[in-house]
Amino acid sequence: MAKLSSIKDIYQSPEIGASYKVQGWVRTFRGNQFCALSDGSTVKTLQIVVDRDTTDPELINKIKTGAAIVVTGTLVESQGAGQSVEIQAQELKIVGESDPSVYPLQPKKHSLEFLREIAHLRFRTNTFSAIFRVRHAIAFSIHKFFNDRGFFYIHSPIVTGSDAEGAGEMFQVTTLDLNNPPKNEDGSINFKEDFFGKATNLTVSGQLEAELAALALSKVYTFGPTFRAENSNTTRHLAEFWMIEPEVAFANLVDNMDLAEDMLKYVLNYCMENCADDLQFLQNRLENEEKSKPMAERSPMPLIEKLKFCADNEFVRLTYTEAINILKNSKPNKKKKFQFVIEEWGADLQSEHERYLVEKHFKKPVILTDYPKNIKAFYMRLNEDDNTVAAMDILFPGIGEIVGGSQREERLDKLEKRMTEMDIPHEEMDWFLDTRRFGTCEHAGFGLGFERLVLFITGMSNIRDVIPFPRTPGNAQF
RNA sequence: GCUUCUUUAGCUCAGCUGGUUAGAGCAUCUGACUGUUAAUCAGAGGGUCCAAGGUUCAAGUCCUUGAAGGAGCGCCA
Repeated sequence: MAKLSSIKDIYQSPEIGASYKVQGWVRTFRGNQFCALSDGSTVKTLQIVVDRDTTDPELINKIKTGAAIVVTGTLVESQGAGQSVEIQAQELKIVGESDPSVYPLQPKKHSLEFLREIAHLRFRTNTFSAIFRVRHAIAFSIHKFFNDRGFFYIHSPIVTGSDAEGAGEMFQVTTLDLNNPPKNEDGSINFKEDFFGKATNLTVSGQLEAELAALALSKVYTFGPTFRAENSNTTRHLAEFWMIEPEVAFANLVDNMDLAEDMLKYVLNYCMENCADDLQFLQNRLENEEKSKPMAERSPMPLIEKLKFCADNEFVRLTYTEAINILKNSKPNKKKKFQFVIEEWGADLQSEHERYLVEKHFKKPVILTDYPKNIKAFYMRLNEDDNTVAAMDILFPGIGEIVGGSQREERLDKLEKRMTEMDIPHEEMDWFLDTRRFGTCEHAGFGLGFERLVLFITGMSNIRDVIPFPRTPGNAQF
């Protein structure tokens, strides 16, 4: 009796001579005899050998790229050089035909831009199936990391009534008739008649809600979609992206950095152990792609070596002030090669400065801390100098900012003073301030952009290629 | 939002200083071959040159506007 097996299982423990049933999609069919079958369980394909003499020619004629088939046959050692084992087909059924003259995926290389336009089919390519298997492994390992350390997964709301988070432009959520909205006497829209009885938006961050939970459950994290209506057109921004936001009570900035560094290294190690085939495939893809680029633009080390390097080395930790001094004395700054020359303390760092620190100066991941309070959010804890806040950003080579976090301001008076200075309405945030009124304590957390981590680990260069259906300005296809 | 580049066959691209009938590779189809690995060989089909307007005897080629896409910057994760 043939047992139904995934291609991954067959390669993991092949039983030569045993009868197998496999199902998947045809990648290529060579010489009317050799079918490369993929079922998505692994980046590898399984070779199905069809007997030309005993198989109905009409059936053979339907074995085309993209067709879904079910095959029963015997696993044998392959006579060919390209694979160790193969299935000698005894029974082959076409489940879903595919007409190659109109099927968009041809047995040839396609550009990532073209595949982005047919995102509903790009799962069927080696590259994208590898990316999404790795994406899954990253998500799973993040949950495992936190679970193993006693964190609780908090589901923060996606529709929010709070508009004071200040993390970015928000998408409004409404059921009002946009052509004829109810008005107040002064002509403004009357949101009391809206679904929730007030104006609501899609969340830009689950952090404030995570803080509420942390001040009771001690160690929590969120992992959910977030939405920013910013008109950002770059290779590392999405309007809809997934964010991981741990929050820990009785923790300071150093605890926070340790947690973030441990988590990133854990995920890197998990992927190297569990996605070796996919990472190897993605590494080869990257190498091929970079062959046509000048040496200076190529990756300094192969993908897997880069991941190992980041997992094995301490991240560099330095303060904003130290970073400014390094940048001020750097060659590109003195020679005015930077588009924005660093003149004095207090300037916001541009991506060219972050790239210089990470890729040229230290050549490893960098954690920058203690930024000027004026360029950071209201909830970050004010340092003793009254001038900087206990913030930290983790910068990765090729990606830039991957983590942004801070120790939170737990002192009610100092928090309210900051909110006043930054024009944040206190009434709106009363629920948040309650945590500081009752049983406040030191706490800290950070936000990790999930897709940026997937970008880094897969070696891809456009964030639109590491999420199944990217949402960007002017584009919400599928 | 700003800067810049691209748009020609299903895909990736070439097309010179504006000049006769629009080019290649791959893919597709037909045939041959058959233990292939980007299979091979022979042949065939396939074009609103992104759109609109303009300059010109003549526009794929030059100009204007628009659309779509890429890259960089800003905002950030």
